[in-house]
Amino acid sequence: MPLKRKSTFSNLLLDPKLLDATTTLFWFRRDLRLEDNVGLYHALKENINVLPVFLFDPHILEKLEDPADARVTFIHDSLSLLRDELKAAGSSLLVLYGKPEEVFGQLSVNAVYTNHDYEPYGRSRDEAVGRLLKAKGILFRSFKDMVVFERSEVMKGDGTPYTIFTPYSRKWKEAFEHSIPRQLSTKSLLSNLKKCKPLPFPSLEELGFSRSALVFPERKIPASIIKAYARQRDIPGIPSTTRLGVHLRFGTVSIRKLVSIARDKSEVWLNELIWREFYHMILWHFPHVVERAFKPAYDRIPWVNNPDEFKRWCEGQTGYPLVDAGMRELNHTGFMHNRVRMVTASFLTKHLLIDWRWGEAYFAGKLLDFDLAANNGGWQWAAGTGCDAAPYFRVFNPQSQADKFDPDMRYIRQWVPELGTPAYPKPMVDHAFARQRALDVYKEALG
DNA sequence: TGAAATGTTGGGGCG
DNA sequence: ACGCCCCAACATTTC
Repeated sequence: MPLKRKSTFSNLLLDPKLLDATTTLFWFRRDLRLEDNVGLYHALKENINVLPVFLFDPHILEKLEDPADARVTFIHDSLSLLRDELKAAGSSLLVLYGKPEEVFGQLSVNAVYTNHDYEPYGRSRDEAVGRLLKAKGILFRSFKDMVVFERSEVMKGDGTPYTIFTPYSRKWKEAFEHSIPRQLSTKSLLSNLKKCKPLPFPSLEELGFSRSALVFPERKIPASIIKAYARQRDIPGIPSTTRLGVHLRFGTVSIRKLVSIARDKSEVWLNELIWREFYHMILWHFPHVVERAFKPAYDRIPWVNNPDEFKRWCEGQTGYPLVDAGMRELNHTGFMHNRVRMVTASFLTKHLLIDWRWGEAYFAGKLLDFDLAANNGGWQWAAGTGCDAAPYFRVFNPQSQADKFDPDMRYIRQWVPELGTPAYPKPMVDHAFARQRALDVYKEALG
């Protein structure tokens, strides 16, 4: 039973002069920045009186269980910053609370500009809003912004989608060199924003939430980490990854900017950004991956799905230090180092034989940088059920992974300080046994 | 974007 | 000096 979240914030009794037929709205969603924002650029280029708007959507908010939800807090912080920037330009940010199909039904404006959202809910929402606006004679325009190449721009010679990463990435880079996307500066266009006094801005409490205690990663692009990325990215005990995931998730940095830096500074990091587009492309062409394995045969695996074992994994009490360190990092910070995501996912699916969808859902609830396509792709990769996935017989040994990537135990000691004392649990399952069981079960199911 | 099992090689101890 | 064995180190195969 989803809990009904009560918002006391209501600003739908709007000044009619604020929204009229001369006003164009730019609708922010997962693109919470002014610079190099494609939809905003076009809105400003082609219109005067552009008013940016953000809509808190109860369809989404009512499903959230934690009042101190970290992602809502992140959005709220980002909006606050946008509002300040817009105020400095003589304008403001219109923040609304309500169901999109109802809110846009009440507005009478010249046009609504936005950027594409590719997730299933976003797509159906935008179709509905688009239809509704069209019926009212309001222009609705949407742009590619959150990826360099979307679903069908990088395809095989025969016109079908790639399902293997390496050839996809080769073609992606070829296409990129052929036409490097321009970064669009909106600075000189900000005079086309609608002039207005600061508009009401809801507090988290008015939205029915409270502030999360989590610390969010910096928005800054870390040059030294990118420089050492190829060498250090697998070492969770040092700051070896950029932690820009959450900023890509909410569009507080531009993908074109990151890709242009990656191209010059680190091919290995560039590949990670291409993985993101690969999984977006896969999700579009093979939407069944949300519910089922990419490869149907893998839906026959008889998962054990023991709830008590799942709970131990969630809480970081498996008795395998690297697995536990990863889960505790996730629980405490909303982030987990990528190498450790692979190890924890392999442990859940292979050692415990728990359905990858359980792990996927747990990560979805905890990760600040959660992205449906990438999370699903990563889990199917680890479980061996995905396209271009690790073969099923590739079973990580959590101890040798720890020896290899956390040799001085910096990471493990940070998150599992009681290691070596009686307070730390014995391994919940024997590695050799679990490995053989996974091999037997997968082989039987796929045979 | 593994790990374990199995195979091969070569140096050194030793009869 | 030589062959035999052991085994570590590395390579290949298998899951």
